[in-house]
Amino acid sequence: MKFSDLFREHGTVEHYTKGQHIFKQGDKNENLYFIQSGFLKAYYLSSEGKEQVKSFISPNSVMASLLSCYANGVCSFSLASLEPATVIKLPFSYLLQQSQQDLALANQLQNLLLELAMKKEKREYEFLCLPAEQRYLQLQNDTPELFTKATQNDIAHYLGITNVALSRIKKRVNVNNSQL
Amino acid sequence: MKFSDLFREHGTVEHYTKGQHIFKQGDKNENLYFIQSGFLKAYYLSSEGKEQVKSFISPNSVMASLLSCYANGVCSFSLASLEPATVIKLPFSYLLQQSQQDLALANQLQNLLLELAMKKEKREYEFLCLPAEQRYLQLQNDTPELFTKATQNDIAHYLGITNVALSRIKKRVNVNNSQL
DNA sequence: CTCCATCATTAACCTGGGTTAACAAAACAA
DNA sequence: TTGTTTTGTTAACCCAGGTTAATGATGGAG
Repeated sequence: MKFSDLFREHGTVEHYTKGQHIFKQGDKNENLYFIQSGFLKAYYLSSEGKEQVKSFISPNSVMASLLSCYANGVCSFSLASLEPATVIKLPFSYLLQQSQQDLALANQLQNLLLELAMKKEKREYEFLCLPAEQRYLQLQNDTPELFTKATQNDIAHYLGITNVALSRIKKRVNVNNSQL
Repeated sequence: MKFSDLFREHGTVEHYTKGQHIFKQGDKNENLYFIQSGFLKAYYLSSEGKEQVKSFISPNSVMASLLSCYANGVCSFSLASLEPATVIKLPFSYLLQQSQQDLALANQLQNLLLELAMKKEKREYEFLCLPAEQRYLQLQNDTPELFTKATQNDIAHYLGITNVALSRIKKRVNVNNSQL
């Protein structure tokens, strides 16, 4: 059994409009989502109403709240659509249950988790070791297409700064570049 | 087959003295380490010689460089012993290979990776959403024993700040507490 | 085209944390 | 005990980024 088969045979297709939520912080949502098309934003909302962006999600990747799926908690973040999106929903427990009987599936899930862990380690490294300006440059380098899809406000909050600070950084960077 | 059996039957026991390195940034090291006793520090070293602490590792947990083990790269951080330590070393490839034939083992590895992913997500959240002072308070709350084992310098660099800043935070926190 | 909303830029002011350096306090070895 | 090294505190100064708010720019909706 393959991952994609599982989604095809046991998943539910869902459509979301721009701005619509797939789940919200505090919800119980135990599904894994495969993104077929669209562009999503996962974000935290503080009690003072400030938003910080956990990640952007592109087509052909999967997304879920591990806390809700696996650790018996509620979603610690919200997942919203930034453009019309089509996703396939699959109960995480069903995947886990199948992977306990299917070696190929278990190994595929393993790979997915290893990739996830490495991605998160990279982000940890960037927050720990790089100043905001370098995080910005690295993001430009790694995912330039992001800058055409997300607003500067969302990108700033992904970098852990405000839109005002990002505007300043862009200015600094441009001045330096034109001075070369 | 269980995880612990694999380490017992196919692992190599190693002893490290205080200050000794298990591997260094830039090394190729494709092993998974199970910590039996001791206390380790994983850290990044910048080109200017500044250190940032990725994590502290306690007994009964496992540690590895995923980049080196799984992504065919070199270690992006160093792993050193903060006190005399005993670890069991196991080639990661051997674990992967075994897990491709052993469903129970694959599922155990899955759980380990899910726990890791959640831990990293928590740290991502803290860097993204909490100021240094709150990260400090949360750390005190989550792992108070850390403050008896690690120096303030290492703790500061784990929090992403300098020892000077941590000293100031401690002072602020104490003043506020005694004012209650 | 005009109105309104969203998004980006800029300025003024403030604050937390970095840097450097001096000093104090432990920890340890000789 | 005494000298040496490591660790923690404090002060002075600087700067990146936060906050607030005003101003521009862009972009549908009607």
